Amino acid sequence: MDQEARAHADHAQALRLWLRMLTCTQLIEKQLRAALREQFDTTLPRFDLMAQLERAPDGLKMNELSRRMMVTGGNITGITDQLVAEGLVERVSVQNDRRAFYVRLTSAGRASFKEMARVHEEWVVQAFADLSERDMATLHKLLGRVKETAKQDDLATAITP
Amino acid sequence: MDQEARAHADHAQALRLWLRMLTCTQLIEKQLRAALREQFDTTLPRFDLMAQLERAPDGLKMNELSRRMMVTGGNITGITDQLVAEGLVERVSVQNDRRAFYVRLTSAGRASFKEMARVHEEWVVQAFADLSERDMATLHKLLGRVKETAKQDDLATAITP
DNA sequence: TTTGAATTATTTAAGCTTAAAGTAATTGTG
DNA sequence: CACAATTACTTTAAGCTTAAATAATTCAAA
Repeated sequence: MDQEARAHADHAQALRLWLRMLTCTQLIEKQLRAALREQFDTTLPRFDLMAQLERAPDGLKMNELSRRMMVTGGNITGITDQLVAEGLVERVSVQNDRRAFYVRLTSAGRASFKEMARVHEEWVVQAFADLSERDMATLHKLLGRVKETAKQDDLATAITP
Repeated sequence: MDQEARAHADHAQALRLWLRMLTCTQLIEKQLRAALREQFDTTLPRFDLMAQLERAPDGLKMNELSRRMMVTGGNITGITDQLVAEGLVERVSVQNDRRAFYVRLTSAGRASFKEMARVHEEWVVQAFADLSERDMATLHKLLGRVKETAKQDDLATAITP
């Protein structure tokens, strides 16, 4: 196989891999969205935001939420507004910085999340049910390398003037 | 380790895996979106639709596009409308079925797509650049199992009355 | 053949997401 | 201190996506 042909084969393999990865994620994400909607009348973004807060008892600043969820700040504002209206989270002012808020779960929010998280976990476990522990470890490790590459590339792109 | 502890460990592993998979996909997808936007002033959905048509010289019916892209029909209508307005695709009526259309690339659309596809391919190859061919094959295989499980689960959900 | 069910595409309303612009507060530097 | 730059959040406009409702057509069974 000459160089050009090998390059072409590599490209095809990477493309196939990417499409499959995308398909997997979309399939699972669709199921999670549908299930959250049907069983709890909520959405994945709302669930994700609450999941972030669950692990931060004192709350997180909105820009920290934005960073962790990899979405823009405006997005966080919108979802937080909804959750505040529903009494599931609250904005708490930050000492010595009147620009910022902590967002944290209310006790109602914590209770609601606990209930959803239990079921959500089952769904995720089912999604990978065909994989052995060893398979999952392999997948996790390989994806770790992909993740690092992607983070690097992000920086490279950001650096470009 | 007792059964409960093992179950808990499994759940944690599946959750970690799912979050990492989601992160990888989102990182790469963000880069593709940004690059398509910057270099070609287009979007990923538009690119994806054209990519489907590229492989179907006679075009595809809208519901077939909907099925392959795993999005709703209304979505296809909207994206197709835009691409038609830009002269990149065209609607062609189907013989003996006045409800349906084939959507197919115009020659301008084909030229435009070819240009984008070349660069898109490079981006995807870069995203997996740290993986050997063997790693990619492993990842592809493992994700294949995940995909099958997810498709099954979809059916199960669909069957529920 | 006629009626009724299924299929195909579109429209509508609502939610998520982004980028960009805007507001207000804080920080850093001369 | 003053003021420029940065930071934190919000607002706005536009695009993607969905679910549900609608309209036209096809198909099939009585």
